[in-house]
Amino acid sequence: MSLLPLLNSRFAAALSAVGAPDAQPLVQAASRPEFGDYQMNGVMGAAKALKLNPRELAQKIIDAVDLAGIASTLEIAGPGFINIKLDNAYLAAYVETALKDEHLGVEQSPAQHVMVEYSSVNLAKEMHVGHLRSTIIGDALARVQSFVGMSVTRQNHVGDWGTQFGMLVAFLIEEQQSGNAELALKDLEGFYRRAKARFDEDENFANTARDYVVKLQGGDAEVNALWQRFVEVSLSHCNAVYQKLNVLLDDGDVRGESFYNNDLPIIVDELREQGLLVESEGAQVVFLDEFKNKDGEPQASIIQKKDGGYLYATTDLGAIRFRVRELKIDRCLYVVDARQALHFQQLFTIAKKAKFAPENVSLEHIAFGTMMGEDGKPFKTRSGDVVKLVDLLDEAQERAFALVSEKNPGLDEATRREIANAVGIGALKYADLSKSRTTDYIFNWNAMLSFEGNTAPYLQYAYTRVKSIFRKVSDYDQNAAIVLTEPAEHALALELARFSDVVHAVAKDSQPHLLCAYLYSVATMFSRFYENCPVNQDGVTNASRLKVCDLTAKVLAAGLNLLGIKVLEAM
RNA sequence: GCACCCGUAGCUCAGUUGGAUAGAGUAUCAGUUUCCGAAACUGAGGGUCACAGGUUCGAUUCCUGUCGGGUGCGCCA
Repeated sequence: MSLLPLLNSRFAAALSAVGAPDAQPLVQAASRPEFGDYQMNGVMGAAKALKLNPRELAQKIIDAVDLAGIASTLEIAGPGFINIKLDNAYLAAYVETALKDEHLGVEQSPAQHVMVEYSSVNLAKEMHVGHLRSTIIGDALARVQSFVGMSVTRQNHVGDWGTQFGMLVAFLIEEQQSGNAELALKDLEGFYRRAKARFDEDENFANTARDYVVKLQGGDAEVNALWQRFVEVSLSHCNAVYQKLNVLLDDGDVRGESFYNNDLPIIVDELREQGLLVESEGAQVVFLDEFKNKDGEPQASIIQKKDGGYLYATTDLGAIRFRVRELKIDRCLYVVDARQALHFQQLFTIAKKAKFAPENVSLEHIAFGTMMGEDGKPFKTRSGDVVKLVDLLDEAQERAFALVSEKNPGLDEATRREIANAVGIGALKYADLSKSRTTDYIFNWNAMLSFEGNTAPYLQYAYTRVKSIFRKVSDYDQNAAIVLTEPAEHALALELARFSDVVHAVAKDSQPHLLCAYLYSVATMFSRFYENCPVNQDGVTNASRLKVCDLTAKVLAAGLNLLGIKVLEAM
């Protein structure tokens, strides 16, 4: 069992035994190392409820709690904290067990069907930096959910529908007629810009574009084929980015807005049948008392425009309905910019009221802040343009290549490229994932690639140091008992044993930065261990320590893999 | 106008359901290599947790107000 649930359950039993069955144990990792490994904070609250002296109650709990073989010391401190030091033999056994476990000790949850909606690009344009956070946060969360035993569906809810696609198809026809179509599609961004320019300046073209939207939605074969062609090209651009980013999304995860097109009239009907829909200023809307507009009146969510068209709220409702009824999801994580918070609050409220999703299905907006430039304003090029994502990734790899070449000029170029690609992308992703996602953060090339501090390169380096120990060892006794004696060994083993708790916290709260902080701590503990506890020296191998190293390498690799970051055998 | 997010060391950021003396990294300064990778490690200085009240054994955390920053609020997605 994971450490935290184990300690909490043992203390809960002890609290019951001393007459405080309703009190929470409130066990947490010790806030300071000198307090031990864990601390139990629940005594003060329980003592207050029972009108007892907290330190006396703490002593009773220590007498009652069954932590034989788990804790070596339990001490009362301050107003009534109980400080817990885990037994070295227990930690040694934990490491032993985790080493043999494919999940490295991470407890498996009862399988639920979890959907993670992320990336969700607009296929009309090329991916830009605005898509980075959703793509990498969502990917990490999907990996974490899988790792704790969930059945996971990744969903790339791409924008492949709406008025702009009529414009793009119309322009594609023009380009085909002049024989430039394939070439033009290679630069999707330019294609969009030129199509938009045509749309704005030429009334005839604009009318054609509008006409094509109608034909597209009406199922016209020729227009649909052109649309399909455009979507394929755009998705191939995305897939190239996903591969470079080491993100697991592929074509099988794509279910675009167009997929729900035929359901939209049904959504309107069902909302109307349930008495939720009202006509207002010609549009079909749902009024929600929970939300007020700027006049203090109930906020309207528009479901159908007065011209009969639908909006993205309608599509999102259709998606919820489909996911619940057809895909049987239990939980859906929407990894989307924080600026859409209100939209999701309204969406989820309507979905529950309309019974598109029952109460026990969890719909969660996993909001994130904006990536800022060093001036504290949204990240742009020097000239103020939006940065294409592929350009950002290329720059990360180029910068990493320059650094690797500086550090290791002796390596051949292909090797340096391979290292640089993993380091550059890893640094970029880690810099993002290691911040708490809800707030804006400032993007800084030097900080993320500095190879010092809480960065991906530091973690990747720590991994290569562990692996290099094994390269020095030809053979060792894999059945040797693990014996922990030094403080640095204890600290490292304790950190390794916390893996399960941390991964579960990330799965529950969708906060990848907790995993980053944890891995950084593992790497730090390993470095201290490495300085103080020789593993393989003067031809003598310490098999016990080597096994601790083995788990360290496995946890670092697994943890970084959950973040979508590659490890290297050498760098 | 209303709603949501935010304000913590020079800078970048943590701080888990309220817990002990508010922590990391970076930068600065000072150390460590006949020793498994120094892309490392050790140490030092650095704080009115925006401000003012309140709740309580205890508040960076919860509540109220003020100031400051960001975002959103009916026919785009």
